[in-house]
Amino acid sequence: MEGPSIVILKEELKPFLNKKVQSVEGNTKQPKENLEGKTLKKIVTWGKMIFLIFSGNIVTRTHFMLFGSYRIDDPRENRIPRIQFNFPNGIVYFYACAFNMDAKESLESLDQQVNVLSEDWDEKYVVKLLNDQKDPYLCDLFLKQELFAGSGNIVKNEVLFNLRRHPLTKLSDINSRDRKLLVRAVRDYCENFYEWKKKYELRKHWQVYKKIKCKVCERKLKREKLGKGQRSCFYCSYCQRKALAKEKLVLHEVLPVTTKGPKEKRLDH
DNA sequence: ATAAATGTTAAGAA
DNA sequence: CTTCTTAACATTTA
Repeated sequence: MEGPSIVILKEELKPFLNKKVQSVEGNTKQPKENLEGKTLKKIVTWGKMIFLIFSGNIVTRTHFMLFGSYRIDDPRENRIPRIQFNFPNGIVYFYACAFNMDAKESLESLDQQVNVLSEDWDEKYVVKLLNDQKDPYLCDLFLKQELFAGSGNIVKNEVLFNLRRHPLTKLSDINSRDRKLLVRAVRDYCENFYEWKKKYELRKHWQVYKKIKCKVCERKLKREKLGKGQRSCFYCSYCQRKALAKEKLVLHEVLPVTTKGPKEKRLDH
Protein backbone atom coordinates (compact mmCIF):
# COMPACT_ATOMS: atom_id res chain seq x y z
CA MET A 1 0.00 0.00 0.00
CA GLU A 2 1.47 3.32 -1.03
CA GLY A 3 1.21 6.61 0.85
CA PRO A 4 -1.97 8.04 -0.68
CA SER A 5 -3.90 4.91 0.29
CA ILE A 6 -2.79 5.40 3.87
CA VAL A 7 -4.12 8.95 3.87
CA ILE A 8 -7.46 7.60 2.65
CA LEU A 9 -7.42 5.09 5.50
CA LYS A 10 -6.81 7.91 7.95
CA GLU A 11 -9.90 9.67 6.66
CA GLU A 12 -11.97 6.51 6.88
CA LEU A 13 -10.94 6.12 10.52
CA LYS A 14 -12.02 9.61 11.56
CA PRO A 15 -15.42 8.43 12.87
CA PHE A 16 -13.50 6.55 15.58
CA LEU A 17 -11.64 9.56 16.92
CA ASN A 18 -12.44 10.13 20.58
CA LYS A 19 -14.17 6.76 20.75
CA LYS A 20 -13.24 4.16 23.29
CA VAL A 21 -11.91 0.74 22.28
CA GLN A 22 -14.30 -1.68 23.94
CA SER A 23 -12.26 -4.77 23.12
CA VAL A 24 -9.60 -5.98 20.72
CA GLU A 25 -9.01 -9.23 18.85
CA GLY A 26 -6.43 -10.51 16.41
CA ASN A 27 -3.33 -12.65 16.12
CA THR A 28 -0.76 -9.96 16.85
CA LYS A 29 1.89 -10.84 19.40
CA GLN A 30 1.76 -7.31 20.72
CA PRO A 31 0.08 -6.76 24.13
CA LYS A 32 -3.19 -5.78 22.51
CA GLU A 33 -5.22 -6.04 25.74
CA ASN A 34 -3.56 -2.81 26.85
CA LEU A 35 -5.71 -1.01 24.30
CA GLU A 36 -9.00 -2.04 25.88
CA GLY A 37 -10.73 0.91 27.42
CA LYS A 38 -8.38 3.37 25.73
CA THR A 39 -9.61 6.21 23.55
CA LEU A 40 -8.34 6.92 20.03
CA LYS A 41 -7.00 10.44 20.41
CA LYS A 42 -5.16 11.12 17.18
CA ILE A 43 -4.27 9.65 13.80
CA VAL A 44 -0.99 10.51 12.11
CA THR A 45 0.36 9.19 8.84
CA TRP A 46 3.90 9.23 7.56
CA GLY A 47 4.55 7.67 4.20
CA LYS A 48 3.18 4.16 4.22
CA MET A 49 2.71 4.04 7.98
CA ILE A 50 -0.29 4.99 10.05
CA PHE A 51 -0.03 5.79 13.75
CA LEU A 52 -3.06 5.44 15.97
CA ILE A 53 -2.51 7.35 19.17
CA PHE A 54 -4.52 6.29 22.17
CA SER A 55 -5.05 7.62 25.65
CA GLY A 56 -2.62 6.19 28.18
CA ASN A 57 0.34 7.26 26.06
CA ILE A 58 -0.01 4.32 23.67
CA VAL A 59 1.19 4.90 20.13
CA THR A 60 0.55 2.12 17.61
CA ARG A 61 2.15 1.89 14.21
CA THR A 62 0.79 -0.12 11.31
CA HIS A 63 2.48 -0.83 8.00
CA PHE A 64 0.53 -2.83 5.42
CA MET A 65 3.58 -3.79 3.37
CA LEU A 66 2.84 -5.67 0.13
CA PHE A 67 -0.16 -7.75 1.08
CA GLY A 68 -1.88 -5.96 3.91
CA SER A 69 -5.47 -4.82 3.83
CA TYR A 70 -8.11 -3.33 6.07
CA ARG A 71 -11.86 -3.39 6.43
CA ILE A 72 -14.36 -1.40 8.43
CA ASP A 73 -17.53 -3.17 9.65
CA ASP A 74 -17.14 -5.81 6.95
CA PRO A 75 -14.69 -8.53 7.93
CA ARG A 76 -13.08 -10.78 5.34
CA GLU A 77 -14.32 -14.33 5.45
CA ASN A 78 -12.01 -17.04 6.77
CA ARG A 79 -9.31 -14.55 7.74
CA ILE A 80 -8.03 -13.74 11.15
CA PRO A 81 -7.09 -10.09 11.46
CA ARG A 82 -3.72 -9.12 12.81
CA ILE A 83 -5.59 -6.64 14.97
CA GLN A 84 -9.25 -5.77 15.31
CA PHE A 85 -10.58 -2.76 17.20
CA ASN A 86 -14.12 -2.96 18.49
CA PHE A 87 -15.43 0.58 18.86
CA PRO A 88 -18.97 1.43 19.99
CA ASN A 89 -19.73 2.80 16.53
CA GLY A 90 -18.00 0.20 14.37
CA ILE A 91 -15.27 -2.38 13.97
CA VAL A 92 -11.89 -1.82 12.35
CA TYR A 93 -9.97 -4.81 10.96
CA PHE A 94 -6.30 -4.75 9.91
CA TYR A 95 -5.02 -7.81 8.03
CA ALA A 96 -1.51 -9.04 7.17
CA CYS A 97 0.25 -5.96 8.44
CA ALA A 98 3.17 -5.15 10.69
CA PHE A 99 1.49 -3.86 13.84
CA ASN A 100 3.50 -2.35 16.66
CA MET A 101 2.33 -0.88 19.95
CA ASP A 102 5.51 0.77 21.09
CA ALA A 103 5.86 3.37 18.38
CA LYS A 104 6.18 6.58 20.36
CA GLU A 105 9.85 7.03 19.58
CA SER A 106 9.38 5.99 16.00
CA LEU A 107 6.74 8.66 15.51
CA GLU A 108 8.89 11.34 17.12
CA SER A 109 11.80 10.51 14.86
CA LEU A 110 9.92 11.13 11.62
CA ASP A 111 10.16 14.30 9.61
CA GLN A 112 6.88 15.44 8.04
CA GLN A 113 8.79 17.67 5.63
CA VAL A 114 9.54 14.62 3.48
CA ASN A 115 6.08 13.09 3.83
CA VAL A 116 4.77 13.48 0.32
CA LEU A 117 1.14 13.99 1.28
CA SER A 118 1.69 16.06 4.41
CA GLU A 119 0.79 19.73 4.79
CA ASP A 120 4.29 20.13 6.12
CA TRP A 121 5.86 18.67 2.98
CA ASP A 122 8.62 21.04 1.96
CA GLU A 123 9.85 21.03 -1.61
CA LYS A 124 12.91 23.14 -0.90
CA TYR A 125 13.89 20.98 2.03
CA VAL A 126 13.71 17.81 -0.05
CA VAL A 127 15.74 19.45 -2.83
CA LYS A 128 18.34 20.29 -0.23
CA LEU A 129 18.41 16.69 0.99
CA LEU A 130 19.12 15.55 -2.55
CA ASN A 131 22.54 17.16 -2.27
CA ASP A 132 23.49 14.72 0.47
CA GLN A 133 22.74 11.72 -1.72
CA LYS A 134 25.63 9.82 -3.26
CA ASP A 135 24.44 9.48 -6.85
CA PRO A 136 21.53 7.09 -7.01
CA TYR A 137 19.59 6.02 -10.06
CA LEU A 138 16.23 7.74 -10.24
CA CYS A 139 14.46 4.37 -9.96
CA ASP A 140 16.10 3.91 -6.55
CA LEU A 141 15.78 7.55 -5.53
CA PHE A 142 12.01 7.64 -5.91
CA LEU A 143 11.64 4.71 -3.53
CA LYS A 144 13.72 6.22 -0.74
CA GLN A 145 11.33 6.83 2.14
CA GLU A 146 13.74 9.24 3.83
CA LEU A 147 13.25 11.58 0.86
CA PHE A 148 9.85 10.65 -0.54
CA ALA A 149 7.92 9.07 2.32
CA GLY A 150 4.90 7.37 0.80
CA SER A 151 6.21 6.90 -2.72
CA GLY A 152 6.15 3.30 -3.91
CA ASN A 153 6.70 1.28 -7.05
CA ILE A 154 3.61 2.57 -8.83
CA VAL A 155 4.51 6.17 -8.05
CA LYS A 156 8.11 5.58 -9.11
CA ASN A 157 7.21 4.15 -12.49
CA GLU A 158 4.54 6.69 -13.29
CA VAL A 159 6.70 9.64 -12.24
CA LEU A 160 9.61 8.43 -14.35
CA PHE A 161 7.25 8.33 -17.29
CA ASN A 162 5.80 11.77 -16.55
CA LEU A 163 9.34 13.11 -16.53
CA ARG A 164 10.32 11.04 -19.57
CA ARG A 165 13.38 9.69 -17.87
CA HIS A 166 14.95 6.26 -18.07
CA PRO A 167 14.92 4.44 -14.70
CA LEU A 168 18.73 4.30 -14.76
CA THR A 169 19.14 8.06 -15.13
CA LYS A 170 21.56 9.23 -12.44
CA LEU A 171 20.57 11.97 -10.06
CA SER A 172 23.72 13.82 -11.16
CA ASP A 173 22.25 14.01 -14.68
CA ILE A 174 19.51 16.29 -13.34
CA ASN A 175 20.94 19.78 -12.96
CA SER A 176 20.24 21.84 -9.89
CA ARG A 177 17.70 24.08 -11.62
CA ASP A 178 15.56 21.07 -12.54
CA ARG A 179 15.63 19.33 -9.21
CA LYS A 180 12.69 21.28 -7.87
CA LEU A 181 10.61 19.80 -10.65
CA LEU A 182 11.94 16.34 -9.94
CA VAL A 183 10.68 16.61 -6.38
CA ARG A 184 7.42 18.26 -7.35
CA ALA A 185 6.65 15.49 -9.83
CA VAL A 186 6.43 12.98 -7.00
CA ARG A 187 4.14 15.20 -4.96
CA ASP A 188 1.92 15.91 -7.96
CA TYR A 189 1.55 12.28 -8.84
CA CYS A 190 0.75 11.32 -5.26
CA GLU A 191 -1.99 13.92 -5.21
CA ASN A 192 -3.42 12.45 -8.39
CA PHE A 193 -3.09 8.95 -6.97
CA TYR A 194 -5.07 10.05 -3.93
CA GLU A 195 -7.87 11.62 -5.94
CA TRP A 196 -8.06 8.76 -8.42
CA LYS A 197 -8.06 6.11 -5.77
CA LYS A 198 -10.89 7.79 -3.89
CA LYS A 199 -12.91 7.57 -7.10
CA TYR A 200 -11.92 3.92 -7.60
CA GLU A 201 -10.27 4.80 -10.85
CA LEU A 202 -6.58 4.54 -10.05
CA ARG A 203 -5.73 1.72 -12.42
CA LYS A 204 -7.40 3.43 -15.30
CA HIS A 205 -4.71 6.11 -15.14
CA TRP A 206 -1.70 3.85 -15.14
CA GLN A 207 0.43 4.84 -18.10
CA VAL A 208 3.28 2.35 -17.72
CA TYR A 209 2.81 0.37 -14.52
CA LYS A 210 1.77 -3.14 -15.56
CA LYS A 211 1.02 -1.83 -19.03
CA ILE A 212 2.12 -3.37 -22.32
CA LYS A 213 2.21 -0.52 -24.81
CA CYS A 214 3.44 3.08 -24.63
CA LYS A 215 0.49 5.44 -24.94
CA VAL A 216 2.66 8.06 -26.64
CA CYS A 217 4.63 6.15 -29.27
CA GLU A 218 2.82 2.81 -29.15
CA ARG A 219 6.03 0.86 -28.74
CA LYS A 220 6.04 -2.16 -26.47
CA LEU A 221 7.05 -1.17 -22.96
CA LYS A 222 10.04 -2.67 -21.21
CA ARG A 223 9.67 -4.44 -17.91
CA GLU A 224 12.94 -5.04 -16.07
CA LYS A 225 14.26 -5.20 -12.55
CA LEU A 226 16.67 -2.31 -12.44
CA GLY A 227 18.78 -0.33 -9.99
CA LYS A 228 20.21 -1.23 -6.67
CA GLY A 229 16.84 -2.25 -5.33
CA GLN A 230 16.06 -4.47 -8.33
CA ARG A 231 12.38 -3.55 -8.26
CA SER A 232 10.30 -3.83 -11.39
CA CYS A 233 10.60 -0.92 -13.78
CA PHE A 234 8.04 -0.39 -16.51
CA TYR A 235 9.19 2.10 -19.09
CA CYS A 236 9.26 3.06 -22.73
CA SER A 237 12.74 2.56 -24.12
CA TYR A 238 12.09 5.30 -26.67
CA CYS A 239 10.14 8.01 -24.79
CA GLN A 240 12.37 7.47 -21.75
CA ARG A 241 15.58 6.71 -23.60
CA LYS A 242 18.85 7.25 -21.81
CA ALA A 243 19.97 9.83 -24.34
CA LEU A 244 17.40 12.23 -22.83
CA ALA A 245 19.10 12.12 -19.44
CA LYS A 246 20.54 15.63 -19.49
CA GLU A 247 17.78 17.33 -21.44
CA LYS A 248 15.81 20.04 -19.74
CA LEU A 249 13.38 18.37 -17.40
CA VAL A 250 9.69 18.73 -18.27
CA LEU A 251 6.81 17.36 -16.25
CA HIS A 252 4.31 16.05 -18.75
CA GLU A 253 0.82 16.73 -17.60
CA VAL A 254 -0.92 13.79 -16.12
CA LEU A 255 -4.48 12.99 -17.07
CA PRO A 256 -7.20 14.82 -15.17
CA VAL A 257 -9.44 13.04 -12.74
CA THR A 258 -12.55 11.98 -14.57
CA THR A 259 -15.92 13.02 -13.27
CA LYS A 260 -17.88 10.13 -14.72
CA GLY A 261 -17.19 6.63 -15.85
CA PRO A 262 -17.48 3.05 -14.70
CA LYS A 263 -16.28 2.25 -11.24
CA GLU A 264 -13.43 -0.14 -10.81
CA LYS A 265 -13.31 -2.66 -8.05
CA ARG A 266 -11.84 -1.23 -4.89
CA LEU A 267 -8.42 -2.79 -4.41
CA ASP A 268 -5.97 -2.49 -1.60
CA HIS A 269 -3.13 -0.52 -2.96
C1' DA B 1 0.25 -23.98 -11.28
C1' DT B 2 3.81 -21.12 -10.63
C1' DA B 3 5.60 -16.73 -10.09
C1' DA B 4 5.49 -12.09 -9.20
C1' DA B 5 4.20 -8.33 -6.56
C1' DT B 6 1.49 -1.65 -4.31
C1' DG B 7 7.37 -3.39 1.12
C1' DT B 8 10.51 -3.54 4.88
C1' DT B 9 13.54 -5.40 8.32
C1' DA B 10 16.89 -8.38 10.48
C1' DA B 11 20.66 -11.41 10.45
C1' DG B 12 24.67 -12.96 8.60
C1' DA B 13 28.25 -12.77 4.98
C1' DA B 14 31.67 -10.45 2.42
C1' DC C 1 32.51 -0.17 9.51
C1' DT C 2 29.95 -0.68 5.28
C1' DT C 3 27.62 -3.07 1.82
C1' DC C 4 25.45 -7.01 0.03
C1' DT C 5 22.47 -11.28 0.24
C1' DT C 6 18.97 -13.99 2.03
C1' DA C 7 15.05 -14.98 4.55
C1' DA C 8 10.97 -13.83 6.65
C1' DC C 9 6.33 -12.13 6.67
C1' DA C 10 1.57 -13.10 3.96
C1' DT C 11 -2.02 -12.65 -0.08
C1' DT C 12 -3.75 -11.82 -4.62
C1' DT C 13 -3.34 -11.81 -9.42
C1' DA C 14 -1.84 -13.13 -13.99
